[in-house]
Amino acid sequence: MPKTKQFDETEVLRKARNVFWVKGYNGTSMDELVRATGLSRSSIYDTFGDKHGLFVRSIQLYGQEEREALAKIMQNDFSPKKKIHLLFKGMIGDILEDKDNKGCFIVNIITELSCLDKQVTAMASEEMARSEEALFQWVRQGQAAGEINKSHSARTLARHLQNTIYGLRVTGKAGANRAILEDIAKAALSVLD
Amino acid sequence: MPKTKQFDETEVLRKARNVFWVKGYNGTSMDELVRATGLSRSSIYDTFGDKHGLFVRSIQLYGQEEREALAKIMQNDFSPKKKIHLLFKGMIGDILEDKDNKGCFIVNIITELSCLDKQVTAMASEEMARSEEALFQWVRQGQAAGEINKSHSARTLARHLQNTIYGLRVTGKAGANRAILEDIAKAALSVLD
DNA sequence: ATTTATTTGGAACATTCGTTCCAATAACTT
DNA sequence: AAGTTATTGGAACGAATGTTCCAAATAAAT
Repeated sequence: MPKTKQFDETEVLRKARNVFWVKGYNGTSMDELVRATGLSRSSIYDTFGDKHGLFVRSIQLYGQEEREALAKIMQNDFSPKKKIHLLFKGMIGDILEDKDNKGCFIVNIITELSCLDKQVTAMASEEMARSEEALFQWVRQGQAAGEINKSHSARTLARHLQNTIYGLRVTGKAGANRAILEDIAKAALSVLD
Repeated sequence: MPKTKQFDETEVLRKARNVFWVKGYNGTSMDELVRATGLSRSSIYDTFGDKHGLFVRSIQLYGQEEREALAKIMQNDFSPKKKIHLLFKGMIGDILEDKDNKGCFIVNIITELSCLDKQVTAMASEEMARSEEALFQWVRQGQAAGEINKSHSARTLARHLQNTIYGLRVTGKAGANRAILEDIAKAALSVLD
């Protein structure tokens, strides 16, 4: 009987998330979100509650898509070490391709809101833990296969790699070029050899 | 003849900067700045122009104090490599001590505003370049003295160290404890051996 | 085609935002 | 001590903020 929703919720979330990603939470106004999503205020409020609710859903979408992307990399046939190298190469490519220089959504959230919004911070931290876990698994497998150095524990190396990724995200957002980013990755990854 | 300023400009800037540091630029209102600095709106506007001007001056103060702190470390008698280790140890201490979990002012600025404010981004980038230069000098000296590995260039290692510091700042702001931060530093610094 | 339930657009809301203004204040000079 | 001048506090401003509301529109079911 009722009129059905005229928009794809995921598509709207993707558009909203991109605005948040570029401008941050506090830097984004509802006016911009209305313009970016193409739907009206009432539809947004009816569907997502309020600005904060829309932000939370944006993060959830990001997490979901991130998990799917990771799963795709997981199931290729390269060795663990090669996977790590490909992850870094791909990330550097993403950083340089992104004309908006958005950086990492999670890093942006942590630096903007970790003092101000516990709920959102918890969501971001969970995402960080998840990706560290993937790195940890690869390092462990790589060490078992003998292609990754064992002078540091798998946990230590995973933390180091994760930390390097956050650094690259910041360095990249600060305007570093390909040569610099690859230089950093080279040095950081040499710990695995 | 005139009435003189009743406040210490540097002291006011320090208070304002701390608010910006905790809440970000867009997350900070003039009301909060009035409350935090203890002086009135007119005094702020008369002295610093507007909110953005106050922010710019806050960054300049940060840069100045950072430079002084760096100079102090520079002139101790430890070896270059030891200086680097001390820098990391000190930074981890700072991160854990800071009950506000402010993170790094420069990193916060880059992640919040690199898409939105070119002037501020340029100032932050300059600060980043300056600290990379200090690291570069230490690495070069350490390599010359034979205490730092030469399999990577001094520039590469400096970039890697700088990148690790940014990472630590983010990881720390995400709530990591001492064990994790020291683990990361240990792995990252092992590239120097 | 009519009914029904929900979405939708846009006007309107109170609040907060950054900023301006002015009268009152107070310090330095003579 | 008196005059001069910049500082100061607080009221006031328009614009922008996040949010609410309601009449009109619309798609599904009868």
